[in-house]
Amino acid sequence: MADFTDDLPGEDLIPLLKALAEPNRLRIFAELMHGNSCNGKLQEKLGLPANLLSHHLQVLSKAGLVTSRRDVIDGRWIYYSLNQDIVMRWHDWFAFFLDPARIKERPFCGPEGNCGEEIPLTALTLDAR
Amino acid sequence: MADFTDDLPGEDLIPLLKALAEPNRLRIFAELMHGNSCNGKLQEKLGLPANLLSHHLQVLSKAGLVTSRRDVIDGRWIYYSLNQDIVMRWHDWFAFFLDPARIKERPFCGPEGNCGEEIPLTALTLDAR
DNA sequence: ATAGTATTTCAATATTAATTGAATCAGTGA
DNA sequence: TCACTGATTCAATTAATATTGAAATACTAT
Repeated sequence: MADFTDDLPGEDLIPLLKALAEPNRLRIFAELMHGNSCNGKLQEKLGLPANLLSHHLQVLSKAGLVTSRRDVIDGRWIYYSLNQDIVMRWHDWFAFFLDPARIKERPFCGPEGNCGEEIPLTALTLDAR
Repeated sequence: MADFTDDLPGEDLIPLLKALAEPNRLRIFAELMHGNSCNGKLQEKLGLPANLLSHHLQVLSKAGLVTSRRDVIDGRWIYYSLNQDIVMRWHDWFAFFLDPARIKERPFCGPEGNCGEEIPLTALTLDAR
């Protein structure tokens, strides 16, 4: 697995998250997890108009998640499938990024934690008495 | 780990994805992975105005990612931290949802795959000869 | 009470993105 | 060429969201 030493997410993270953060696109993605499909088939399965599907598929493609190719017999058909390498890459990245073990315990930054800029002596001395 | 037999994501998935799909909120989230913080501290760290931070923190809260509490000494300070249980839950869910091993190989749905509604006999017989 | 601080809420604007209908493109078959 | 099909592109509208400045809240300290 790649090492994710850097916290800052790469250039393509926001497009990916935005691609998935839309209900119809999430449904398309989930459908493509079940195998490749085409515009017409997605119209049946998801009940969306062709042009809207085309738009969402383009967003998913620009996010790198989806690849397309034409049918070799009848070039009118275009097949869409998930890019397995990219899915794997984000799978690994999310496993790192959302790892609860990475959540640090940091002393609270205000008076209570005694690490604000202005040290609240009064509160502390009052507490100490 | 929970079992994610159902493909369809729950009610709260879209809010979660939308919460993370915004650059400033993603930065806030990443910062909170380093430990709790408060509005003032986040202003320093991220260079965002207080009211904007307040808004984004509310979005993260409504997505269930962030919890808040007031300082017990000086109630003007409000501390924000990540909800570890929720982060864990999404960590596990993404591990399932983006698992490349789940991507199925499905025969192509058009003439090439011979699984369209109209069976392209001509193409197949031509191929068989 | 008064002033001051940390934060939120409100109202308005600006920006971005989803949806829709019509038109167009690309490919097939006669 | 012509008609037909699967799919995309375009232009316009609508809806959702980020951002901004001003006002308000909640709390503390004097």
